[in-house]
Amino acid sequence: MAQTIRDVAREAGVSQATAARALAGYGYVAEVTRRRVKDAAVAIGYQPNGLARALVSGATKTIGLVVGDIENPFFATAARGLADALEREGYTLVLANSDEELAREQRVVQALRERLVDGLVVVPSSGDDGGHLAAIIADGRPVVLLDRAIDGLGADAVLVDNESGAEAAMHHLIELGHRRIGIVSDSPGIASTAERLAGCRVALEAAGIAWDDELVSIGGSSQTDGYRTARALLTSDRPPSAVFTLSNFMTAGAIRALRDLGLSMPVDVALVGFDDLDWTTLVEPQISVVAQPVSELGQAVAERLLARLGGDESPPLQIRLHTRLIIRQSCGGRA
Amino acid sequence: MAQTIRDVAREAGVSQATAARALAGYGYVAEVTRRRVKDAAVAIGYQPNGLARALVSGATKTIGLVVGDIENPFFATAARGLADALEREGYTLVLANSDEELAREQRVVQALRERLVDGLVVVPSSGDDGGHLAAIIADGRPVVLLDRAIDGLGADAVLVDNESGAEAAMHHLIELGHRRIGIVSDSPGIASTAERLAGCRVALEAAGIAWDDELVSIGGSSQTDGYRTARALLTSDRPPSAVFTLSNFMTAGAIRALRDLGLSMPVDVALVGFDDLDWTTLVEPQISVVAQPVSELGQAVAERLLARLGGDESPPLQIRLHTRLIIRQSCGGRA
DNA sequence: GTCGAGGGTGAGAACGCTATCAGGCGGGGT
DNA sequence: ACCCCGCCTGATAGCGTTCTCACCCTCGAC
Repeated sequence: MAQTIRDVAREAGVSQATAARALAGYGYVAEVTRRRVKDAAVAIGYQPNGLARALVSGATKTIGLVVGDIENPFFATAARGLADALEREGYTLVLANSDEELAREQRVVQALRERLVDGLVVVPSSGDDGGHLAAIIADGRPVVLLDRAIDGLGADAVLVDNESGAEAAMHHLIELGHRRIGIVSDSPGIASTAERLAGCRVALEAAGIAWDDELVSIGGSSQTDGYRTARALLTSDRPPSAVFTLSNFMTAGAIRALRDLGLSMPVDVALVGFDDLDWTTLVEPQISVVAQPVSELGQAVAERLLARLGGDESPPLQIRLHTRLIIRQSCGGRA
Repeated sequence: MAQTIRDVAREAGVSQATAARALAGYGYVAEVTRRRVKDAAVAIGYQPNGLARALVSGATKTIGLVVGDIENPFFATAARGLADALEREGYTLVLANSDEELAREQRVVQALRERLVDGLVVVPSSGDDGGHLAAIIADGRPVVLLDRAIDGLGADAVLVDNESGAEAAMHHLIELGHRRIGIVSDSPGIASTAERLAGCRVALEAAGIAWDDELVSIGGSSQTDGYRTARALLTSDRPPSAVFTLSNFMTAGAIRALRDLGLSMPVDVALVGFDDLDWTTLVEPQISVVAQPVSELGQAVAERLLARLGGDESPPLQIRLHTRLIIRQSCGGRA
């Protein structure tokens, strides 16, 4: 079916070794021979077998990417930034979804490991490793964490300043006079979420407002979860006057809850969300958000990974990119 | 670094061949020996080398996916449906973006080809092949087209009924009394777009309304293009009373154009869009759309691909999934 | 005229696996 | 006593590359 280097050699009337040299461009090959081999290769439609090459060279030029769900625009955008930067260096992305479940994450990481990816980018679903990532590192292959850190794992991590981002959002709402601010969160088992919650705490403390567990509703990662928890918050005995949602799905869920309850932004309830998506400026009123440099996140990950693949042996690095609070109409502040 | 089957064999005190049999489970191996080998494998942390396995077995258990841009929710959702169905059979997705450029598509297809993917799923950026896909097929590897067909290429294609979907949308607007309906389209070089335009034509002809080129604005695939062309349409001398947008990015662009021009739906302009996304029910008014079974599209592609990989030699199949017109508030019809 | 240097080439090992083949060993049938 | 067969094992041949090594040939230097 597919032609091998031997077929090229036969066609060109040289040995396999010479054909290989001519094609790969190492060692001595007479100029005439080189031409003859290259012509022969084109003539019979020779395609190098990347598998065989990878087996002997030890590099597949392939990077694994494990995200919760590629349908999440946050992951999709980061993936795109990553893919573009890696492609420039000849690497290809192998994609896997973890569904934010540790067991599934372990399975797909194992699959990627057997496929001998040169490196791995993971958005870890859990703050503690479970050893599957440590195993990859032990193989000597670089792992870079995206968006969420894992303590104690000797891996680079590229994150955003979740804490100060959340703090800024809460601070803004407090400055607007809100004292009872509802927080719609997904699981604090997700490292970035935990950091955002910590940022909320800092802002409240700074303003001398006591932390109130009743104002914090925690659920799963889906939009439905966001809807349910936001609705519970807003229909409680003493509902908040403002809501801060900690992820894009939470934000969408909260908006639906507000609409179903006949509450309007920002007069009835002020809203700020974490993560900026395209639709936040399509809805009315436009949503104030803590924007993350998502594509840059992917690029920075690629940069770290390429550095490691290039032999960088420095101690694990933790990079924090900056978030930016964007005031629109949903919170009642002025832009 | 990584352990080989020989290391396992040495540890278990057997030959490499026996260790291989015990691990892979073929041929005769005494039960005691099998146990000893498996224990040894666990003890030294043996991981099979998928590369070597693929080289000899001729199957990488890997499927290439080429989309325009994984950031497009349509592609992301289809990719997810595809990935899930393939993963169940032990396949992994290798992802590449074409940016809707033929040259780039050819490059990434070439890269995937060298990586010896067992099969390829492509959303072709152009209606005529250019030979790069034909080459894969000539290799004997199955190619399945997603969302867009290519005539004359011997490949399965899983599509939606673009023509009747668009026809239904136009028909609905016509029934609501609209005679001047603007069409915001991306390039008709994209096969699905061409089909949608054809559907528009059919509906207009059926209603005895003449096709008017001035009401059809064609641009690139991005949201910005959609904004620009929609705006041009709406600010013309004789603007349309209704607009049909042929893709999700066009829809978003048109909504922004309407807002910037101070026009409201559905009173000033009625709107129907092709492709349903999450945010279409977040905006006010909610957008009427031709919904596509996106995830099912990915699943159907996986099914075809697996059938081909399983040896199905039947002539190329073209599968059409059904779209569904969802009436919401943006077009002024009643749901 | 001989020798060395260097351009050019082919043979062949290695990567880690799958899979076939030849053979050893013990036991049951004749 | 012999043979055959069934169970088990080790040796070995690839898969298609990369790359080293040994060799040959030619030419210039002594």
